[in-house]
Amino acid sequence: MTKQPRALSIFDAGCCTPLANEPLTAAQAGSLAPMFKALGDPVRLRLLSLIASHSGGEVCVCDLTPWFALTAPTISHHLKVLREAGLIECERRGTWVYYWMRPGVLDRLASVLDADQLRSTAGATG
Amino acid sequence: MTKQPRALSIFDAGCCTPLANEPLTAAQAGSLAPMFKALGDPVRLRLLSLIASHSGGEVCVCDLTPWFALTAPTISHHLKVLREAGLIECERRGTWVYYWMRPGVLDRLASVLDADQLRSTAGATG
DNA sequence: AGCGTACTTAGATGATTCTCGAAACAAGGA
DNA sequence: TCCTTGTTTCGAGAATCATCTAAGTACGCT
Repeated sequence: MTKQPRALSIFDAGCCTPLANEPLTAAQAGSLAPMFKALGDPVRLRLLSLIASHSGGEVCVCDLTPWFALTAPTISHHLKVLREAGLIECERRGTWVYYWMRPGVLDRLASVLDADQLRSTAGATG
Repeated sequence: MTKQPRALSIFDAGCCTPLANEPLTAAQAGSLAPMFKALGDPVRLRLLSLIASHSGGEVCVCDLTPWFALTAPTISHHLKVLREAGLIECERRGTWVYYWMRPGVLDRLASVLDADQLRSTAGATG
């Protein structure tokens, strides 16, 4: 459960090259694309937002399901996609399963999109 | 050609709510997801990067194709997906068609992912 | 042990997607 | 006008995806 099946980690392949700075290599694109793909569904985007914005940092699946007109297996499926993309993690505690954001991933994804985003970096892009 | 078929514009539905600040509405998610979906393919991610990082701001399709082991129709298809997602724009000038980034879109997408990204905004996320 | 609730896995189905080859369209040159 | 080059559209096939129902696993309670 807590196990990350095959997280195509953003941390693996020298990520974080701002898209607009220099062309992504095929490897970098191959590493990043699955994450954006995971974000490319309205349900998953909302799930992620519900998890990320939840005070306390973690959410029970039972607090997620009521927001959608979808069956539990479908929600579970989407959570699995997000998990396998390396965006979230989960753990079972007693009866319930809790999900939380994998720290830093959104920041890094954001930094790939926006060259000027890194506050510690000098100006970029001509 | 220059025409944007039905750009599900990020500008339309009150976007830019940082994911982690408050839960996205279904409408917001529905507006954002197609863009992330467009980014969710390695080929498109590289295409976008090639366009965004190109000095001069615009690229001829003929400069894009050689980077991939794909046929011209396939590249054209991916460019169309990016175009319909509202990420890029294009124009034909004589024999060639040029593509460029739609300004501001990447910044906004980045700001959705990273709550702390907006430099003009106070701290976020509790 | 037996039951009920929470969540995931398995299997199926219809819709999308990625890719190609063939053909069409656009522009320039002989 | 015909030919060549650059790019998109069309049509098809294989793969992937979102969703469901049914069944399985995990845990707590009595």
